[in-house]
Amino acid sequence: MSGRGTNVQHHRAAGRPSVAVLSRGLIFETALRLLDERGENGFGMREIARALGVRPSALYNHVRSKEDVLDGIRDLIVARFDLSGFGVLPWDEALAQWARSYMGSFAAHPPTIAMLAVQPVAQGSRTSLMYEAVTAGLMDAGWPADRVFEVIVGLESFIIGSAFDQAAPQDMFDPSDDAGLSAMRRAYDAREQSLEGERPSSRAFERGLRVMLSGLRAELAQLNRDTDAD
Amino acid sequence: MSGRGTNVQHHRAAGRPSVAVLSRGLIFETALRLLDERGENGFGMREIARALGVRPSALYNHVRSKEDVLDGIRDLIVARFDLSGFGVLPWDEALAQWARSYMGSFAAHPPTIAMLAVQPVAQGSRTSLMYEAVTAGLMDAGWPADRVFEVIVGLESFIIGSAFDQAAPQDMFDPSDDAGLSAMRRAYDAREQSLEGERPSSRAFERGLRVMLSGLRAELAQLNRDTDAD
DNA sequence: TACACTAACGAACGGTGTTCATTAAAGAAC
DNA sequence: GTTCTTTAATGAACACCGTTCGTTAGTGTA
Repeated sequence: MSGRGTNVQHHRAAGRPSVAVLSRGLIFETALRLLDERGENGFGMREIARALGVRPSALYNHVRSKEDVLDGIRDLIVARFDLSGFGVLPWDEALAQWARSYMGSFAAHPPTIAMLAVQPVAQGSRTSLMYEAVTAGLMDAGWPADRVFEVIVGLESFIIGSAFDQAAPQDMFDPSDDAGLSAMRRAYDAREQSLEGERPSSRAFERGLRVMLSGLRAELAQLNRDTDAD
Repeated sequence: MSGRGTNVQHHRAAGRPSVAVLSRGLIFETALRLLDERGENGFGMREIARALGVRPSALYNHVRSKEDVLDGIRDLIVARFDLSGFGVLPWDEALAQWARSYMGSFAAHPPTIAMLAVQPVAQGSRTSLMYEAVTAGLMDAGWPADRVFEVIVGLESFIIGSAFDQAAPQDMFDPSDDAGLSAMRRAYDAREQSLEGERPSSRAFERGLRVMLSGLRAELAQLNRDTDAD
């Protein structure tokens, strides 16, 4: 009945508890679980506290703000990104591995995408270390410093957009009852049908990723040719 | 003293005013102006009402909710998208025109990007008509129905990401004081320097756009070849 | 044993979007 | 021209949110 930690039902008196009931990690994991289960609405400090059997104000002994919680959630997700290719595989394969794991990790937690795409990256977070690793990987592979940023941002934009699409295409634009939207209606249905159970937009993602990578390969080759010519 | 509409300072009695002081259009325009001036914070129903010389509850005679206001703002911005190329120019040039105007319209109103990228598109809005036009344009040019959606989503993802980047790169990830981020620091500085007053990331946008379009041209050519072979 | 520190509770605070009763003008019906 | 419905303003709430603060109690150190 008791000791599960997550669901102490009856009253706890004020004052420090004998056994620790909260930690940053526990708060982050609970928050992520709630976000997945209930979506962006119904996810707040009071809900997190309730799920942990605690009063809302208790959270603030471990966490500075809700934004801090969001940062913690992001780090949980970013921890699953695959950086192992950089320095080992060719840069384009490493980048593809990173992009796929990026996409997959966010797609596994749909409601986080919208929230995290908007939020600036916290300093000192695991997330900023991830960016550092990718940046360094590309520069070691010969990409000029003044282009690396744009390469990452461009690719990332595409990834986030795809994750958005994968998470909630029917919500984002559903031509359901709207009059005068025949082309969209047809395109929407045709796509729905041609997917046939395939994870939606993973196909579009693979195609787009290949297009972007081949473009980048061509650009780097061109840059190297220009450099050799000097 | 009176009748200016936008800034009636002193008390107005309850009851319907002799001259109309509010309309949906006026509310949307005011809201967009406030969003541009003060950013996402300091933009709320109370602020909009104050700017219009009106009590907050008065807005709800013209507008269903804050979300409704957001939808109105989106339509204001989307109205500036350039759809003129579809049916006139080759599909790829029409698409490029659309993409550039899309990017430019949002970049002109930075705080809107984050808010609108997240919000689903309202039914019956000018925005959904815009999507209809693009969809029809691509299908008329020979794109198969089951691919159009993914083409648009992929390109749009890239556009929104670029607009994000253009709006607030220094906020999104600033490697300022963080230790152990040498590669990012170098890339960040090199890019900053090489821009030299150029509108940030418009260069990255042009490059990325060209990459995606050439990829799409190749794909459509391949699709046509497959069809001819049958 | 004394004292600082940590971490819970519980009651607030200021802010938000929104609703509702009230009031008064506009416009339609007879 | 009077009456009635509709429209659109005010102003006072409501529920909810993230957050702060005073209080209480257990932990670890001098």
